[in-house]
Order: sequence, then structure tokens, then C-alpha cells
Amino acid sequence: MAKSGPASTLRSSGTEGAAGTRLALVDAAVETLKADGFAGASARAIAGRAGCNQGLVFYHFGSVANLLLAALDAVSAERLERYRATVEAAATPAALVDAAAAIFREDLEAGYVTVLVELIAGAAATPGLGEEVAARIEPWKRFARDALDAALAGSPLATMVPTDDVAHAVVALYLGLEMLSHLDGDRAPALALFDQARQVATLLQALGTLPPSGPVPS
Amino acid sequence: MAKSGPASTLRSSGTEGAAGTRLALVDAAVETLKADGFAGASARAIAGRAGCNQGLVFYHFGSVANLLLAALDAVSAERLERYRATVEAAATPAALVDAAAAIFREDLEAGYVTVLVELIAGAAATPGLGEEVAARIEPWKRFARDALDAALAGSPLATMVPTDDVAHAVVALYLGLEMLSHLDGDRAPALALFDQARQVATLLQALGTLPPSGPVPS
DNA sequence: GTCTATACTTGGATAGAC
DNA sequence: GTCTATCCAAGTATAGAC
Repeated sequence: MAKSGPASTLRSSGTEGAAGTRLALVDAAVETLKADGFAGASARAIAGRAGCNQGLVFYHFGSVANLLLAALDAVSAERLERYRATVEAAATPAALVDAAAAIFREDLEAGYVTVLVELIAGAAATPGLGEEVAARIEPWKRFARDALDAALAGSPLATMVPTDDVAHAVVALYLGLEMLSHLDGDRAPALALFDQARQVATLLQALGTLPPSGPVPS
Repeated sequence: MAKSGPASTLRSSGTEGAAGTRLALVDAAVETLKADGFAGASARAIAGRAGCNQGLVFYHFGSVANLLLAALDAVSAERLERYRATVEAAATPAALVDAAAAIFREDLEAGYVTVLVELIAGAAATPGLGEEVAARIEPWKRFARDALDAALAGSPLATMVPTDDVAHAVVALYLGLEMLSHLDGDRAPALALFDQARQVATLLQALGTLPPSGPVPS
């Protein structure tokens, strides 16, 4: 469905040309979603930012919605890889929170999650878009659950925490924090929250290593 | 700014007439935001649902954005009052979580938070809308903080928990959960989360009543 | 593959009849 | 206060020249 139009030949013959404008359009779609939201992401606005003609949106992607999904795919792939690499190095809950905070800070600065937020909110207006967006969120939920499982491995918490539900909450919290940060341009509350989360994670680690009801071993 | 147009005479002379269509438009705006999102909430779509002419949107509210803000005010007032009444009866963290779960369940069923989510996401497209929406979120953050303060009063947790930050997170989580629920039509993960939260709150209560390092008092 | 031109639709907003 | 009619801007999408 997302592969109609010209053959998807990244670096086919020339560096510019077909693949070049495709990429330019995807990039412009990302920027437009961040700056003007779903309601402002028209074919004209995106093509204008990409420096090409409006008709190319339909030639390459068939519809504006498909271009927007391609934009979501692009940032998702980039960010998911980035998250995976960083989180793999985190073995404890506290380290996991630190890793998450570092990259989420990047996301807030760059507004990557905004692309997802705008598409979720805009999905109500376009028939069929909701399912496509939902399918693209799944990898994130799975990633969050896997990261939680890995961080909790070996801890008694592993059997107590329903990582599926927590992963859902983490994704929801990311979306909500991004919305609020983007709305008033204040990233401080979100960042302060990660500090708190680290402390809680550290506390949980300490509790997890305690024998069931004894005092602290020294 | 929201009071231009005709005099705001609720039940002035006739039950219908001016105030009647005003209310019908506000109600239709809420329904349209829930069904079709910000991008689908045009003057024509809303007026059509309200059963009146499209021009009345501009006569009564001056612009579509103003009508949307009036819709947000309407649901905010209604919901905030509902929350306040229910939460006032909750004295402990566990009871607070239960109260929040009960009303959030209502919100999920009715889609009230969707109105807020759509306006936040749509704010990027309309200059000046962001500030208006942000101002309308403030009461919610204050409410959440006050509820947390009240529930933690007398507990040693009161000095340990930065209720300002947590309130921010709670609001963000609500927004995110609503988005995800609305997207795939599955409310189960959000509701399961409240069960978990209640258990954590109960645990925190128990920890809070413990002496610093002793065993459980029976 | 890309651009220009164009057909068609929808939306915001106003003027004037009733 | 409400409706009809209308203007104009913006959006989607397609056809055809280059």
C-alpha cells in the first residue's frame, strides 16, 4: 500500500532525481507535521517546504495520508534503532531510566514524537488511517516491554510487574509528555520527571535485593 | 475574547432561540471533535450536526477556533466538577486511585479527554490557539496536585513526593492513555493499569506507616 | 520525473433578505 | 437570530506538456 508509484530504488542511478524528491518530501512532511500539525500538513504546504511541485505528492505517494505514513515510518525507524542501541547497554532499572531520559530529551528537542502524536490525533479525520498508525505503534510497545523485561531480569520484581501494562503506560506517558511540552514550550517538567523516575528505580532496586523482611545488609 | 457576539444570556426569554443554538453548537462541536477530530471539525460539519446554518458559527463565536474553545470550556467545567466531587471523598492514595479510575473509565467511554487531545494537537495549525488551550489545562494540573497533596497529607510521603511533577505526569498519562484507547478502540490496557496503580498505592501506604527500618507492626 | 495548468471540492467568512 | 447566497482562499487530485 505504501509502495505504489515509482519503484522504490534508493540510490538507483543518480543521487538526486526520483529518490531525491521522495526523500525531500518525506523530510518536509516530518518538518511540516512538527511545525503545523496534522491539520496544517497539506500537500501544498509539504511540497512547498520540499521545494518541489504539489503534484509530486500524489505521483510518489498517491495521497497525503500515505506520505504522512511514510514520514512516520522514517522517524520510527531512525528513533527505534537509536533507542535500541542505547537501551541495550542498560542492565538495571536505574540505568534504563537514565538511558530513556537521555534519548527522550533528544526527542523533546527535535520533536520526533510530535509526528506520532499528530498522526494519532489526525487519524480520526481520515478513514483507514487509524489502523495504519496503530500498527506502527506496536513495535514501540514491544520494544518498551522487552526493555523492561531485560532491566528486570534476575530481580524479584520480574514476576511482580506486568511489563505489558507498564509498557503501554510508558508509551502513553511519552505521548502525553510530548504533547504538553510542545504545547507550552516548557520541557522542564518532563525532564524533572525523569529525575524522579531514576530515584524510584534506584529505590526499587534496593528493595528488590533485600531479603523479604529483614533489615538492610551491610 | 470568548464572549463576543450576542449577550451571553442563558435562559433569557425563550428556552430556545439564541441561547439554544449556542448550546447546540457547543454540543455539536464536542461531538464532532470526538468523531472526526480537529481536522474534521469545520464550521459546516459542526453546524450540520447542530442542525443549523453554518454562518451561525461565526455570528455566535466569531471563528471556528473560538467555538472549539467554548466546547473545551464546556466539557472541562463539567468534568472538573465531577472529578472534584468524587475525589474529595478520597483520603488515602489507594482511594484516590480508585476514584480516578472510576471517572477515567467514564471519560474513556464518553471520549471527553479526546476533546482536549484534539485541541492540543490541532493547536499547532492555528496561531494563538496553543496559549488558549494551555491556559485551560492549568486548572487540571492544579486540581491533580491538590488531590495528590490531600491524599498524601499526614503521610511521610508528603515531603518526599514532588506533587507538582507527579501532577504533570498524571495529566500527561491521561492524555496518552486516551489517545491510545481511542486509536485502537481497546480500553482494556488503560483499565488494567489502574488496577496496578491501586496496588502500588496500597503498597506505598503500608510503607509510609512503617517505622524507618523495623519490621511490620502487627 | 518534474512542472504547469486545471477541474473540482471543501472551508472560512461576510452581506443581506427575512 | 436565523437563513440564503455568495466570495474567496485553500485543498485534493488529475491531465498533459516538457
